[in-house]
Amino acid sequence: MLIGEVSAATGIDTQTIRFYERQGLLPTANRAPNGYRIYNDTVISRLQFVRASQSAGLTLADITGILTQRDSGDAPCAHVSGLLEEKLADVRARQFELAALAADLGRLIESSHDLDPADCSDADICHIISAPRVGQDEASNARTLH
Amino acid sequence: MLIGEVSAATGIDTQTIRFYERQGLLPTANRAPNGYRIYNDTVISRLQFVRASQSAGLTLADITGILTQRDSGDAPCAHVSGLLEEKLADVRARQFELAALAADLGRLIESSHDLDPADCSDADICHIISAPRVGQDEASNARTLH
DNA sequence: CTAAACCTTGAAGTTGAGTATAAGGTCAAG
DNA sequence: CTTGACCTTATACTCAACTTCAAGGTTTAG
Repeated sequence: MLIGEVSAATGIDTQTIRFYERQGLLPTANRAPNGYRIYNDTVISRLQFVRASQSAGLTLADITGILTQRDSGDAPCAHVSGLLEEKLADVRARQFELAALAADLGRLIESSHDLDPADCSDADICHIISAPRVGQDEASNARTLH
Repeated sequence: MLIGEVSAATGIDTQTIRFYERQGLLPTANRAPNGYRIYNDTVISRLQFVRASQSAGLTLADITGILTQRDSGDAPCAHVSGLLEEKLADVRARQFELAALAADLGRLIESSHDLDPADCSDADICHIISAPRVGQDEASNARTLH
């Protein structure tokens, strides 16, 4: 199988497949006499594993770790469980942050309905954002939108 | 005021303040005869506005837009309201994605309790992630953790 | 005189996961 | 013999918001 066929079979761009090889997610490919990469179909399931792992929130570095362990003969199950628990904790933390941000935005938007643009002074730039608000929580810095 | 004092007053690194100037978030600073940047205290509230806007999820590009409008004499209120509505929509979309990801991770973790590492074959790399699961939703690709 | 604590500039590096560009070799069809 | 679809490599670029590095000038204290 040539790289284009692997690409067609997986939906992953040829450039990306070469990139994964450079990153160590795929073993160094065998070559035909003309220099073309030659694959057997184990590469398909490996690439599908990469995509499945990504959709579970794992990074390529995480996935490299799993694959390396598997390639060395170990079952990576315990390692994977740990990673998934970590990711779930990350997701929950991010959900918490986003909930707070959504609440902030909601308050800001609501206050914008009550404020008159004519009252917006030059010094505070925009009174929707910079007008002093009561009960503003200090932790709201450090929150960003991703 | 020198740049270090502005930094101390706002908690924003001097390098970052120079970076903001290059990005157009701060006007070109006046200079002392020795070349040092000299600030008056309007820069403090401007930097605080930047931080407040960031904590509302606005990007530096968004903030540059607001500041430019304000500097040209317009009240940016209508523009800001629009931005905040957009950001809230982004946050809600992200919350939705994260909820789906959290559910996926929960299912994966639960299945990992039921699976035996001894049953994990070489071919599927890790049966927690790659074992065929019923009712897997197609949209779960395209989700990433941020 | 020297050391420290400031300040200056420009350029490059960081992170993650690719994507794009350039310049070229290979192969089958017509 | 040429066109087009493949394949190869290396290098650079993308996004955002900084951070780090290198190499130097200025000021103040001892």
